[in-house]
Amino acid sequence: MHNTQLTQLESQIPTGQVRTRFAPSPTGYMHVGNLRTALYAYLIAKGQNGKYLLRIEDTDQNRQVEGAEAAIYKTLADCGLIHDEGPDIGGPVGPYIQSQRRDIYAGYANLLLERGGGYRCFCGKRDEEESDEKAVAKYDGRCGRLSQEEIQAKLEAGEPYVIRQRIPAGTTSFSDVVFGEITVDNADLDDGVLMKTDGLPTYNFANVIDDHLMGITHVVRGSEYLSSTPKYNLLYKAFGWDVPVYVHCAPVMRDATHKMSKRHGDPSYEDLIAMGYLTDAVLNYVALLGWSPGGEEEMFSLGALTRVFDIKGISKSPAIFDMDKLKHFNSAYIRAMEPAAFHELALPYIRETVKSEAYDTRAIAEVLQQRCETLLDIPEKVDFLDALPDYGTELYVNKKSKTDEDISKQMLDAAIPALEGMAHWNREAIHETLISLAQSLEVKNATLMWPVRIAVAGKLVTPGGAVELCAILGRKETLKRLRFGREKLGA
RNA sequence: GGCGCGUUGGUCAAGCGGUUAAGACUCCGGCCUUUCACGCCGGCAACACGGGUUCGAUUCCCGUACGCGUCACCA
Repeated sequence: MHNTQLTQLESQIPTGQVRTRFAPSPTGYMHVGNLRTALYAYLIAKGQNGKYLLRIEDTDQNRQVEGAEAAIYKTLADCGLIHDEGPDIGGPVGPYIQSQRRDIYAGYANLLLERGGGYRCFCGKRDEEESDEKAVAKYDGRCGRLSQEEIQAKLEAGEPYVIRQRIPAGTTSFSDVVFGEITVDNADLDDGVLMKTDGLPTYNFANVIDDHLMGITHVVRGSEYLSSTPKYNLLYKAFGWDVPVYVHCAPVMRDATHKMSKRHGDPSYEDLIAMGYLTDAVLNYVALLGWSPGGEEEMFSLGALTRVFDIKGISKSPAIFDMDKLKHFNSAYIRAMEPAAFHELALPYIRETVKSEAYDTRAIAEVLQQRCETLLDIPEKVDFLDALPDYGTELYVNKKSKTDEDISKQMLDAAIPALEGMAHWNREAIHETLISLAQSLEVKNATLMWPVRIAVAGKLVTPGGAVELCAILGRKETLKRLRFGREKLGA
């Protein structure tokens, strides 16, 4: 690409709006830290009516992972982090896949060479100097001192080369909105490779070119890029471009010393969904990992986040992912759902253990909604519906309800005929029947309810109380179980 | 090892020179109650360490420790 074409590209850069990007490389699936980076980028743009774009960074031909790109699209779409421009939908500054931008990078690499910001290096790939540990030697920059004649000779001899960045003397400062002012001595910077022998750029070059050409105003990325940011600034300077606002984010950790990683078995977004977590809950929790809204409210939908998100609230220090807190959000989100929506969501899980068609799954979902932390809690909670568990009579003994086996026997003796005589079998009627029965027997409600609940469920902990369970089970099954319990307790 | 960055209860976190150092999760009590859960009330628990600066430091500066990142033709 010639310089005139380059200026043509630059004339197309959108201005006057906030533009952010999420730029994953398709080397795996979305882990939580990635998701958070995408979220923040999205929020920064959307909070100011800006554009949020997706760019695929696939300049490393050797690390492509099958299906990774699809997983990225799916996760982002599920989360509602809809991009305004990207590989799939195009946009004014495409292509949005780096491997399709070869010519652009090559053009700028030549321009950089002309401007002296880079040089050809013929040294060949540096060996992994296995100096066991520490003390890694910087590239000594020898090719940067080659004469014009020497370069010409090597070129004519067809020697392969890469293009390295020429680091000038002095110091470089930059400002990051979360980390503040950072200044480094250029002597500590390496003449890094910008263009590889395969003709593709490294991240170090591509991100600068693309962020500029795509009009990115806020660069949101992980803090691992903090130490190479001075090099990017030098590149912007060499081209005479304005630097974007930097938003470096500290990592999401699995514990104090390790980042969340697939290798350690930490859950990805998809894993969390498979574990019965809700997208909204995950998003809400992830937003709060490393960012604080300032106030005391912490339940935020994506829309609410868009309104309240403020870069100033982003934390400098790493945050440890806490499954307990996620659970807290998840159960809160489950409880806040519309009953019909929860029913739809819960149905497949209910069906894992409840095969019988006899029960009203809406009624089951209704009692479950108030007491599950994740969707995976469901099957176990309703396992007693299809078949009464084999339980022992010791379950009838409960101090607080003032029940023992004898009393339970009396209670069931009284409850069976009372329930038998009911005209309409529904929750309200059952409730009324049992409450008034307890009154006439002059016992506290719990004394009657406990044995009934144990008899119909055969387990200590149940979703819903005696009344709800009887209503769900239906008259016939309820009475059958009650009589069975009565027999179990002896004559 | 050089350079950079970080460090408030077990976890997330507010704080931005003077506070009884918020709040949430977890945990522990209690209340409510038809089990559990929800809800409500209460409790345990923190400024890494050492020097400065200052009338006064969690807040500012320096150092130490610990941790993380980076020093790839990976991103």
